[in-house]
Amino acid sequence: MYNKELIKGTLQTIILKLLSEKEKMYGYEITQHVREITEGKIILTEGALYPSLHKLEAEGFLITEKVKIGKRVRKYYSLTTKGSSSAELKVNELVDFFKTMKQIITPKLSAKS
Amino acid sequence: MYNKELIKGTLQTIILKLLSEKEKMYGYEITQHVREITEGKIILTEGALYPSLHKLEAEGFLITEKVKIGKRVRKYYSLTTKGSSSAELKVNELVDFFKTMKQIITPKLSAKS
DNA sequence: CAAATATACCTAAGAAACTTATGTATTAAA
DNA sequence: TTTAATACATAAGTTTCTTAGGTATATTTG
Repeated sequence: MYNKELIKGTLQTIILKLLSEKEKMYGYEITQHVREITEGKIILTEGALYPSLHKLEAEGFLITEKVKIGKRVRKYYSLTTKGSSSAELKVNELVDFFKTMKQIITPKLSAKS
Repeated sequence: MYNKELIKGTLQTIILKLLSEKEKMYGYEITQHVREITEGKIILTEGALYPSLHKLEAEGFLITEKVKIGKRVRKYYSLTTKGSSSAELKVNELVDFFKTMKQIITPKLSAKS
């Protein structure tokens, strides 16, 4: 697992991006999905995920739909139009940030007169 | 400028990496250097930088050396052995984190049966 | 030469986004 | 039947920033 600080600020982007690919997902599913595709390198804690989902919903990026599975209620999230635009923006921003950071952390080939 | 949250958790890595390349630097110099190589995309605020430098020093990653420039005292920071190892570790961790994040945020080419 | 800007250090209050811990409840596996 | 997995949620505490100040010297510019 990575330095916990690194994940900060990327959680919303992760959520929005996953939902832009999968139509609708519920919280627990998101944690499992991320765990799988990152081979356990990124584990989303529920204490971080749920408040983040609620916030995105409150801000109009997500809408919810409750589905009864037996006696349990599962809460599916999906993107609004606003959420869809935001997903794209945030992913682009993140990719660009990574590029910029690499300018700092990877050795430069440039001239050293 | 990027979402301020993104920078979080990367500041220590930036500091350590720069010092692993430049032998010694002072705080203000670090802010200017980062501003230049990122073309203004990343601006380190002094309110974040100085406490971070102090912390790294307190933890034994950096040592300081005061140099008088006219009537002003400039405080140069350089890596300890511990700081040097840490620089490498943290950079590797960050690069690896970026790779893992890209698995999430970039479209996969993988089979969709 | 006076005023503004740049250089150079610093700290403190507050905000944001986490972690850790806890709670509830159903369902499946051992 | 007990444990683990599924599935939701909140709350206190921590960390790391941002924002906003403060001090002082040096340089540029009108």
